[in-house]
Amino acid sequence: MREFIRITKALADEKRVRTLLALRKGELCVCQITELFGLAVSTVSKHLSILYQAGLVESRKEARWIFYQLPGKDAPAMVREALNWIEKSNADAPQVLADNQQLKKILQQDPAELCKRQCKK
Amino acid sequence: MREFIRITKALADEKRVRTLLALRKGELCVCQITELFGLAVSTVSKHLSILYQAGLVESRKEARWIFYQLPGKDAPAMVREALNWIEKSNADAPQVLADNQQLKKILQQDPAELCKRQCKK
DNA sequence: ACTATATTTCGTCATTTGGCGAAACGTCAA
DNA sequence: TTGACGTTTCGCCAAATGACGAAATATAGT
Repeated sequence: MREFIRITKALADEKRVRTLLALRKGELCVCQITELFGLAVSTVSKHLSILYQAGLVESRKEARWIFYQLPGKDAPAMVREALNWIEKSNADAPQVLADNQQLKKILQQDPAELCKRQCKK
Repeated sequence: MREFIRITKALADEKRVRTLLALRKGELCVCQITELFGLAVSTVSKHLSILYQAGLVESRKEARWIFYQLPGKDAPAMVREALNWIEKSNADAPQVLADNQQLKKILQQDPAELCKRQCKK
């Protein structure tokens, strides 16, 4: 139950839900998500921490970057079903489509360049 | 999307999730739920209002009472799937089993008597 | 009409939450 | 080892949230 509530609390924020939907396109680093939403880096980091503690994302370290991604098939049923529900309920929401467009542009850029710009702000 | 977030916010509270699970046993009035959780009547009323606005419960008026119940088959897919997810994820949680026990005792009592006691507090 | 009663609304309070920037941390490249 | 850089942690603030009791609302019975 406590675990379930941790998940629902993680989902009770628009930015976090949009992050999960964005991650369908593949793993992203903090800076890329920051660019997508126009939030402060520290804010995005905290959002990801909340998603992580709920088991809704996994992370992979590569050099200086930490890439976040959706959990694999081995994730608990509770998590898998939550992600399915999110997907089904929002796949064609205007906001999500707009995010996908924006994300396409972000993915075309060199991650290193992108992050450098973010950190200067 | 806004509708979806309204649902996730409604689910991001333990009492509200437990309320939905309790309603599987059939419709309940505010006083019965108040008795179940030991909260103030006004608090329970607000919780129910939040669930109602998210479309997660329906209500039926009978005399002085308002009975809340889970939505029927005609509910939006988003809502039905949310309720299925809650059910699957929590059906055998200790807290839920305990609530079911307590609920059994509450349902055996005369609703009028129960409510009278609640209102005196 | 008056009273009792079931629920909602209002005002208040303490806690949590989402946001930010600055500082700390860890890792790579000179 | 020094500096650059990506991320996290910390401290702070404003807004939202969950809780309560009191007042307001609506309905049934006398």
